[in-house]
Amino acid sequence: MNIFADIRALVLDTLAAMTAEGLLPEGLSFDNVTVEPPRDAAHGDMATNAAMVLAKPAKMKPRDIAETLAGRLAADDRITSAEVAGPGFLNLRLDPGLWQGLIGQVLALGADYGRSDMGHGRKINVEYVSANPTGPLHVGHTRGAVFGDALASLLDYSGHDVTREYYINDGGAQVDVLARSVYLRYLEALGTEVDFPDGTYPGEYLIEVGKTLAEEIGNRYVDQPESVWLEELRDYATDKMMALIREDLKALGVTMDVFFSEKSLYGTGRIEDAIEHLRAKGLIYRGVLEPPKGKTPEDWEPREQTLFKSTAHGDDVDRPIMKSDGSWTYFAPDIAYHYDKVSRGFDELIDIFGADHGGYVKRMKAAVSALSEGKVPVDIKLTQLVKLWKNGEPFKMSKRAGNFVTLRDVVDQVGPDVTRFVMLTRKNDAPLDFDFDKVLEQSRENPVFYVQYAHARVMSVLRKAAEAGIAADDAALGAADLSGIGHEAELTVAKKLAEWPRLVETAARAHEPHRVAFYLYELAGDFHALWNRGNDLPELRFIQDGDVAGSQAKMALARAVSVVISAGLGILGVTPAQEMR
RNA sequence: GCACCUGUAGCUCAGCUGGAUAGAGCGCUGCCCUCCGAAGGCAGAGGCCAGAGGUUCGAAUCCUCUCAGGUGCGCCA
Repeated sequence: MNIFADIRALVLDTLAAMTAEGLLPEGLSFDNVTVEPPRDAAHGDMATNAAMVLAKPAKMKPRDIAETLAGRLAADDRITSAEVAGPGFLNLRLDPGLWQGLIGQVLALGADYGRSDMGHGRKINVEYVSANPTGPLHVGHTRGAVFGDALASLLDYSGHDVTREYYINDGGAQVDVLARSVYLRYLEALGTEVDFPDGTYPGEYLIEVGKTLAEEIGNRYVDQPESVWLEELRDYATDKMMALIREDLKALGVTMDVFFSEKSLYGTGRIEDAIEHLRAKGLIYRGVLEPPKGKTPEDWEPREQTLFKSTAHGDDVDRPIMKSDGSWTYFAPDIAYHYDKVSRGFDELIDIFGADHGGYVKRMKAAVSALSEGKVPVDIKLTQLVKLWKNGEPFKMSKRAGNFVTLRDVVDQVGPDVTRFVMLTRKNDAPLDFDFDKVLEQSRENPVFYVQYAHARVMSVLRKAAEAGIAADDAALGAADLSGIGHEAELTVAKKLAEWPRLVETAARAHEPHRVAFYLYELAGDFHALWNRGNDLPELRFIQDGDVAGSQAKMALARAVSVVISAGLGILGVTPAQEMR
C-alpha cells in the first residue's frame, strides 16, 4: 500500500542477505536507512542513503556498499535501474507499471488509501479548546479548535484510538464573575438601570441570558444578597454558556467525545487524591518562593505556600498549588484533571493551548511526568495568535462580544470550510494572518480555492464523461487498463499520490496537520499542471474522443487525485467542492 | 532578569525529524485559450537559510553563544 515502505523493505531484505553472505558485518542497525523521493526528480524515483549510513559502522567505503547493493536491487523486477551517485546515494528508477498499479490501488481503497496502522491502536487523548464557559468562542479558540480537531483526525487516520476532550473551567473565580454579570443583566431585564464595574463581563451575549432568567423566576432574586443566588446562577449561567459554546463548535463542525467538568473535581476528594499521590513521591512541601527576577510585582512579599516540586521534573521553579488562604490555586485541579486522564489509561496525552499559556507548559509536563512515573508522554502544542484583516486594515470589533472577534464573526462570513483550511495553512507555532478578502479570492494565491478547484475539475470531467456515455463510476475506472498512463506529467501526479501514505505518517508523528494542507496544495498544483498540458498535447486530455478505454484510464488517474484530496480534506474537516460557483 | 516560540527570495510562507544544485505563491520580465472551466499553465530573474563557533562523510535542520521580534513570568483561571 505504501510504495516507499515496500521498497524500503526490499532494501532491508537485501542488506540482510548481504550480511548473511558475509558482505556486510553482523549486527549492523538498519534503523537509519531511509527510502525517500529525491529532491530532484532527475535523480530518479527514489533514493536510499543505506550505503552512507552503514559505511562507518561497517568500516567500509560507502561507494563499495552502494555498488553491491545496486547490483542486487537491479535484479528485482520492480526496479529498472539503480545507480550510485554523489557520496554514495543509490538512486532507483521504478517500473512504470508500479505507478500504474498505484492508481488502481487508490481507486480500490478509496478513502482508506493512506490510512495507516502506525499508531497500533494506542489510546491518545487530545484536549483542545477548553475555553472558559464565560462567553462565546473567539478567533483564538477557533484556531485551537481547528488545529486540535484536525490533529485528532490525523491521529485517527494513522491508527490511533483518539478521544477528543474539552475541559470545562467551571470551578474557579471566573464563573463567579459570570454569575454576577448575569445577575446584572437579570436586574436590567426587570427594568433596573445597571452599570458593569471592572471585573464583570459586559458582553451583550448575556442580555438574552438575563432576560430568560427574569422570565423564568420573576423578581425572586431582586434585592437579595449574593449568598442567596450566587451558586444557582453560577450553574445556570455556566450551562447557558456551554450551550452557546457547543453551538459555536457545531458551526465549525467540531464534535467532542468528552466534556470534562473542573467542578466535578471539587468536594469529591479527587484533587486531594492527586496531591496525595504526588506527596507520596515527596514532591509536595511547604516553602517560600523567590520573587521573580527583573519584574518584581509592587506588592511582592515572601509567603509560605504549599508547593509542587516541579523542578524535579524539568520545570524552572517549583509551583504553588495552594493559596495562602488555604484554597487551591488553578494548578491543583489541573493536576487532578491530568491525573484523571492518566488513570483512564491513555498511552499519550496532547494538550492544545493558546500561546498566552506558554508559561504553563513546563509545569504541566512536570505534573504529568510525576503522576505517570514518566510513562505517559504529554505533548503540549501552542497555537499562536491570529491577526484578522479586512479591507487592508486590522479587523477588531465584534457586535456581540464588545471587545473581541468571535468564532461566529469569522464562520458566518466565510463559512466553516474556508475557516478551517486557512487556519491550517500555517504551522501552529507561527502567527497567522487571516484576511477576510484574500481567503475568499479565487486564485492560486488562495490555497483553499486552489485545492477545491482541482477537486471540482475532476468532478467536472467525470460528469462530462458520463454525459458522453462513458462509464466513469469507480468500478469502471478501477477496471481500466492503465498501461497507457506513462507520460511524464501523468507520472508526476501518480508519484505525488504515492507520497500520501508516507506524508500521513510523518505528519501524524510530528503532530503537524498543516503538512496535510501543504501536501494537498502541491498535489493540486501537479494536477492543474497536467490539466493544462492537455492544451498543447491532446493525448493528455482526460476525455479521449472515440476512445472509451483510453478515457477511462486517464480518468482513473484524475479520480485517484480526487480520492486523495477528498481524504486529505476529510482530515482537515473540509468538504470537497463538487463544482466551483 | 528568566523561560518558551520565531528569524529562509523584495513580501507571505513551506522545507518530508541530518542528505545531493534550499522550494512555492505574490510582485517583476516574457510566453500559452477554434482545446474537458485561462477562476488555469509554462519559462526567466531573485538566497551569506539572522550572525559566530561546534558535532559529522554531510547541517536551514542537532548543540553552544550572540543579535532581533513575539509571548509569558507568586495568593488570575
